[in-house]
Amino acid sequence: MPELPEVETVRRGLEPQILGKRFASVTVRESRLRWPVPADLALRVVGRRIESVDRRGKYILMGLDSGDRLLLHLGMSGRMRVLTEPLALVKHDHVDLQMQDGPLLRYNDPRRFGALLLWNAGDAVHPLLADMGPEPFSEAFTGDYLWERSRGRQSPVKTFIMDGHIVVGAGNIYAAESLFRAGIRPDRAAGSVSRKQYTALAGHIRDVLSEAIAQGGTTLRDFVGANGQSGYFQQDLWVYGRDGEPCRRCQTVLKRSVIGQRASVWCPRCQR
DNA sequence: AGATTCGCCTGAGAGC
DNA sequence: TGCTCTCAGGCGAATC
Repeated sequence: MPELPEVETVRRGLEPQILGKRFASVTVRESRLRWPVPADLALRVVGRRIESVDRRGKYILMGLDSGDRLLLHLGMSGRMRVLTEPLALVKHDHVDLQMQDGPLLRYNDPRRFGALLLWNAGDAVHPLLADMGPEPFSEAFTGDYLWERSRGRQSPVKTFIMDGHIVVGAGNIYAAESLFRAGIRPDRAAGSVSRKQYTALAGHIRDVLSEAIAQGGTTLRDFVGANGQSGYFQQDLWVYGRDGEPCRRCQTVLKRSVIGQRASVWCPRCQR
């Protein structure tokens, strides 16, 4: 499932291939994504040039010379393939974006949790992005920031850092891994975690994400090419998906519970 | 405002 | 073999 590192990997794969290109044609075979694909998508993008390819949280943003912004979210199961030669359609190939003198972008999304939206409001940011927390690699994201935002909060620290209004990019996998590295139990009340611990945690969130992005580079070709995916981060996981197995640090059996509707695994000895 | 729950989807895997 | 059930998960929206 695409988390921030994968989205960044996709963005980096897309950018060099589509920046400066114009859309030649658009085919929407299934418009029922998380929100309907705009009915006037083709009308608004064909002939337009892509001037920027950015990322905010898990959204990829393409700025067009018309002032429109194309928002792409991969949801849980979305993939954007970059095809330089024709490839037979497969199930769930919902949208094709053909570039002039460039590749075909083919969006496939079995679960249809993803989104493809247009936004044009000058400098105003899309409502979906407006209330987002800081990027984990930005200067605004610090231990002090987490500490301040968490005061008085009773909900679990794992839920807290997974809240996109607090910080973007800490999905279930990376939240679990950062909390392990920081030695913090995921079910601790967010408000009970010390400033010092949040400083460590903020660092670990950044580290985990940047390590994963570095690994994503290996997978870049798979995303960009005709193929789908291959495993990336599983090799370096300390706790995610390892419930019942021994902790890699202390051999204690890892525990599993549901926190904020999400499966969570942690080491009862290493995390307090 | 913060906390909690719901809903959208399909595919994989378990159980019968 | 084939059916049914459960779970997974991002995250906005609704509710408490």
